Amino acid sequence: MIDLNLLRENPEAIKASQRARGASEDLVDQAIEADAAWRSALQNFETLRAEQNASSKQVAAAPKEEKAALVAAAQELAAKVKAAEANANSAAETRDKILWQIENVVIADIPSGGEENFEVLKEVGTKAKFDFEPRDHVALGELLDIIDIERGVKVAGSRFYFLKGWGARLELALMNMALDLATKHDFTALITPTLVRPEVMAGTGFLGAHADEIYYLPADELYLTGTSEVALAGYHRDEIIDLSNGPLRYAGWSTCYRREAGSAGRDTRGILRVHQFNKLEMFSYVKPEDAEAEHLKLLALEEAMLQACELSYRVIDTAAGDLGSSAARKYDSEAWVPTQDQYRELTSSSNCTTFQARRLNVRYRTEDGKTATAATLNGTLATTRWLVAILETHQQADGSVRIPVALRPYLGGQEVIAPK
RNA sequence: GGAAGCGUGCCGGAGCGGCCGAACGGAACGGUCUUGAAAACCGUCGUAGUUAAUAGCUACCGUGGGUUCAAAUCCCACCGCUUCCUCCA
Repeated sequence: MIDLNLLRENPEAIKASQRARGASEDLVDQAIEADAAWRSALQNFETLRAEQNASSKQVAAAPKEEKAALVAAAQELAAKVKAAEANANSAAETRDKILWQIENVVIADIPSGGEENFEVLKEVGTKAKFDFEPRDHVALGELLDIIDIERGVKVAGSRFYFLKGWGARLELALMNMALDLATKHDFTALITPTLVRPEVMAGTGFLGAHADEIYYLPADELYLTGTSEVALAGYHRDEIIDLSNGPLRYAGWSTCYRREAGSAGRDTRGILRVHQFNKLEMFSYVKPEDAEAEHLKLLALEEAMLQACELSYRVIDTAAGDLGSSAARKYDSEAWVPTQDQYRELTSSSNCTTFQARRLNVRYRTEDGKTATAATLNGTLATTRWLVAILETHQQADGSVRIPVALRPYLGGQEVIAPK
């Protein structure tokens, strides 16, 4: 949720952000109006309630013979209070409904425009070149007997797969390497629930326009999370956390579930876009003034992982129109996928400023003892999808795949995955 | 799944329908004392909304409803916890 004070004091800033996103500016005016209406309804109610409280005290103090008359008067007042309260409540509801639709205020210097208007911040490494016809990850997975898509589909439907043998181990190796890196940088490992309550899912901002991306279990009123970010954001919900010793950092491991509604026909081949995968996610709670620096820290760790996997990649600053509703800025890093002749997203790191924390009511204590809304950030350190880039980049003419040096310790020293 | 009990502030723990935002104890913080510390003593010590206001007012005692002029206190539902039984690893 956006900051109410900002709405009252500088609605133009919010409008400018909505404009950059290609979202509704009108919502901002509606919110201001609804806020004013709520405030006046609230004051009306509070005045009446104060009267009622006073008259109740009179009743209590009055001598017996006067009580009946006082109670009669109080009864009338009680009815008024009830109506005024209902009024104030519905005004608050109206206001909140509008407020929750307004997306996070973007950081001023990010590119505006849509998906294609990103800015490339850097390109790192050299794109893999082959003196043979490179196989795509599906072919490699089959040849090496490490990815079994056919049986995944048989068991669970399209966009499901089995990782087998070295494929399974490679994924675990990747997760473990990521976890080691994160742990070294002050992130606490956390294995998270993958089912969450509606309040948590809504609080993280995932139930907006893209709600149909999410699996929902109506019988239990639970959502399956598409990223451990959801559980990690909910972890400190309704808490006043201690940031006096620096940020709280978590490395969350979980399986992730995505319906991929609306992407029918896209990336249907292989394990690039699937309904279920594993991910190691960094998540930081920081003071708002530290958020941008933390964002760069997350990005640096992501790059360290990509480099450890010996991948060629670029980093982009996502345009406003392509940001999730909670993000004020998003850096993606995309690895070169040789057989697709393009970069594909491997990590995504968002600075959600105070937007998410305000919805989830996560605060911290400032130096002068007051409470303030924390800022939250998240970023990917490894996912199943990385296997695509790793396999394709490090393949050799005979179909074997060289394992990046940094990953070998996690695979018992194995250097190559070769066809049987 | 069945039965009973319980859910109060950072923690423990009181609380007759009005005098309770809440006794008391501990922790924490500030101070006095001390060379320093401990002890002792004094004081402060929930969150949020509204408001120009750290004035006032309002709300919050698991959550949501209800009864009442008035509810932490009564009623209902739900959620959670504990114990016992059952069940199952």
